[in-house]
Amino acid sequence: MSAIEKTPKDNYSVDNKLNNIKKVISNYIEISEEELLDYCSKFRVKECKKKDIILTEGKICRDVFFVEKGLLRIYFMDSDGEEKTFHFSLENTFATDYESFLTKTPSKYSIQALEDTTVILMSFEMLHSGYKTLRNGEKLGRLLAEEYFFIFSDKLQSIYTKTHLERYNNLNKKFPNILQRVPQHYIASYLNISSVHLSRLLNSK
Amino acid sequence: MSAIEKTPKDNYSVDNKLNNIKKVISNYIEISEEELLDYCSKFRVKECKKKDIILTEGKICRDVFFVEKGLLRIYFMDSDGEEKTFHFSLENTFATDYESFLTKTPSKYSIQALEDTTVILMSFEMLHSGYKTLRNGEKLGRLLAEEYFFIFSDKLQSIYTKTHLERYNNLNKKFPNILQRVPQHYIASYLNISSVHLSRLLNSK
DNA sequence: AAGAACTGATAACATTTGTTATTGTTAACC
DNA sequence: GGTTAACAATAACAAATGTTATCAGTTCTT
Repeated sequence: MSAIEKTPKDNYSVDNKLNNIKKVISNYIEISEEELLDYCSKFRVKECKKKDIILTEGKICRDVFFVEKGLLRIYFMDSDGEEKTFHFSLENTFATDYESFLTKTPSKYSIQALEDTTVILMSFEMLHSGYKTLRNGEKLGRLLAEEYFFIFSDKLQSIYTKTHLERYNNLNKKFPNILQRVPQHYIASYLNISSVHLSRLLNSK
Repeated sequence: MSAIEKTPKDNYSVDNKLNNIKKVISNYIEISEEELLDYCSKFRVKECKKKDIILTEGKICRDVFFVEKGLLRIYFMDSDGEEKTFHFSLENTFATDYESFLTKTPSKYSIQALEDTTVILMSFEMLHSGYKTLRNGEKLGRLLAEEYFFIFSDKLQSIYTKTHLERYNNLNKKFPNILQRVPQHYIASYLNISSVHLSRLLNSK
């Protein structure tokens, strides 16, 4: 709530970028102001320009990314070498290849900034040290994992049960304002249909 | 390895059904014979006839099911009221609506036995007591969660990147012998295509 | 400011996939 | 053993979706 005035002066510019992640973490678990400041001081901050790629398919994903400001796109290649957009990550959400991150195997996904974006990097080591040192560290880890699981679960459910148009219309709920911020062909790719087909669905009748 | 001769006589018939789950657990974590016997003695065993439904959509999923013998089918309804087969669960694997199980919300899935099946029931309370009492309990919980996560992740990845036929051919790897054990229209449903279309894919040229 | 790249709509056509119905076969039931 | 139900293949047709190409408006780059 009132973290800003306690910001150490020698770290001002970085700490200034951590407001949102602090709120999100203290939303997840009960955590003291001190613990929070100490924990978050370890995170690295990365400023990305639009189109920058912060994770490349094939590399091991070393971090969980938190979007402090901006917008990320998680995608991979299909068998024809076409990019498929798998997920979007808005402000105050996490993005990662969780499987690669956990198992230290090559990532299947790439992650790209669709706008100028401020990303907080939470490395495997930092997260796990938090699991130990924070009073509710393990809980934080579990909640992170479960949230990621629910995203996947939801996505699968909707693929099996909803029409393309229903899924399009649900995007506003999942990703507020995404339709204004992202080119339509990325949305089509996310829905796993061609951009031409999406345009037809939206404009016919 | 040599658990059978230690089986208490007053519990023989039940304990006899727990061979596989013991192997799987001791595969996941380091656990002593004593811990294992004690932990597993709490599980309930359920014998299901072919077509029995062991979880009904809308009910809260109270257990993780372990298939000791037989075969389960996890499915749900689409918006047209048609059943969609979401997953199969063979011997030595787990089945549950993990979201319902974790959050105690109504299940989106139903689970049905496709053959006469022996199921081990692991309730929320039993699992969580194991997280505390077993030396490597937390690890067991995490591995269970992660395995479930990987199944979802894989499935999504293949939906986005593979053709129907490729996904069909991969079934042998994911579910050994599934094509011999399950009617083809359930397979089609799993692939999210009509049974007619699958038949065409398999027989044309 | 000019050119290039990006974007979204649209048309024409091809391909994929779904729907319905029919049939022969096998499996389940009484 | 005979009836019914379940299953898979097939055909004919309809609907959904992909592909390619064109065009006009916008945005980006220099």
